[in-house]
Amino acid sequence: MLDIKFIRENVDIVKDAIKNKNEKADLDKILIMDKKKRKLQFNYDNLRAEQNKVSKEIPELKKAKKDTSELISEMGIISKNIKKISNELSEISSELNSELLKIPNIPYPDVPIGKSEDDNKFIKEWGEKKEFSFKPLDHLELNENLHYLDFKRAAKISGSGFSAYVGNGAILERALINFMLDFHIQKHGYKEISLPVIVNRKSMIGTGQLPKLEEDMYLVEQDDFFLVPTAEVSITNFYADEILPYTILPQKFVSYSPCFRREAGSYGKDTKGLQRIHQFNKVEMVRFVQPEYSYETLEEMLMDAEEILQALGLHYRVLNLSTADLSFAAAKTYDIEIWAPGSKKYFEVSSISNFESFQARRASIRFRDVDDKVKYVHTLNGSGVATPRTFIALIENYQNKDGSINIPECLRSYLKGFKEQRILV
RNA sequence: GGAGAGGUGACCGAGCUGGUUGAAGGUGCGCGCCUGCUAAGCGUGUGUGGGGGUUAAACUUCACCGAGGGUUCGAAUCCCUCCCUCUCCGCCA
Repeated sequence: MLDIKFIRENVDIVKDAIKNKNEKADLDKILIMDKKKRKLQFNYDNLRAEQNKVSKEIPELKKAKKDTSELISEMGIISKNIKKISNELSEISSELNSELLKIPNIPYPDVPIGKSEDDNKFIKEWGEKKEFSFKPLDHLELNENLHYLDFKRAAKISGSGFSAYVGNGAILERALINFMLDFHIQKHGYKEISLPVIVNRKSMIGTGQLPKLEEDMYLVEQDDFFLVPTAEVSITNFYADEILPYTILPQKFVSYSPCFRREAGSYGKDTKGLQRIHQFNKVEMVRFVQPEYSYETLEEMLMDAEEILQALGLHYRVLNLSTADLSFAAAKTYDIEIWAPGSKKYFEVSSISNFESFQARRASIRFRDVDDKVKYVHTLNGSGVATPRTFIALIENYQNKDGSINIPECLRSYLKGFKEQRILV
């Protein structure tokens, strides 16, 4: 959510943001409603002031044994008037509020303006595409030998777009999760946290998934609960409606959680195997920082995620998302894509974003600064990283001609129950 | 699912026979003083959000005692609905 004052004073900037992000918010309507609301507020305040004043006089007059019946009946009229205006006011307030929730965050100045994902800007890469002396297989072909995954039976249990990790596949995935968690905790100083993955509507609005993306979320209708599409929702709302002392900032949390996405409208697009599934596991980093540090924090978090991939020895590239790809709530986002030689393409495994005060405003996460002023924190989050596509790249990059795979050094200590495959030194 | 208790400021906690209570008292925190360290003591200050106003302040006004309605000239205080927390019982991992 943007500050209404900011919107009033920067109409063009907000309009550009709406246009460049392809949103539909009606800014002119909002400005009219805002004006109307303030006018009502003014009338309401004045009437209330009158009412408060007289209400204080009445007991004194009564004490002095004076007749108040006429005054009281006069106030009855004012009271009715106040009620009427108050109703109008709350109606327009909630209307205005729900419109404000549809205004996206403003892109940061160095975010490229674009029309499609092709306009994302290449920032850097690490490593290089691995060369093979044989034709590398993709993860599904490899799976015919490895039997790490079982999509048929997953579909039997739940439907299409669900996965099952079996035996060593399950062990390998768990190793990835544990490795990433420990890495962030020990090397980067994150605090681990484990939160509900079923959340209320308020939380989903707080981080900006709602109202825009309701169709993409799993809803538990009976209780109006949602399954989180990312741990970001739970972690960011951890501090909702609080005023934090500045001394506890910055806060760095890391959490592993399943993520649930309906992926409505994306059927048939990049859905092969583990590429796009309705439920997957992810290690997520979230930070709460003072505003002046949020952009250096973004760079730090990018490094945090990069180091995971470096440790895994996976070639990747980093993109600065253009306005076309930038999410509703983000001001700036880096995507990290890793190379999968069998599939012959890059897979997005991490999005690292600065939301500035956008989420903080929605979820009301504030802090008392050194100067004693109450301010909104800046929130950031990034995958560190998602497991399915990392799993794809891992087995495709480390495959041998005989269909077996090697295991990178950093995962070895996590693979005690893992037999039969070769270990890479 | 059944029974009960409760939700007040950064925190604890009064008020809840309706009207100087935006809210006592305490803790914490800020500032000043005092005490040669540590600790203690004394004084003083310390809510959030909106509107009006100002170059900015000052100033002024309204709202907010879980949320939303209602009663009333007037509600933290009375009534209704909902949400949440805690305790006990039941059920179950």
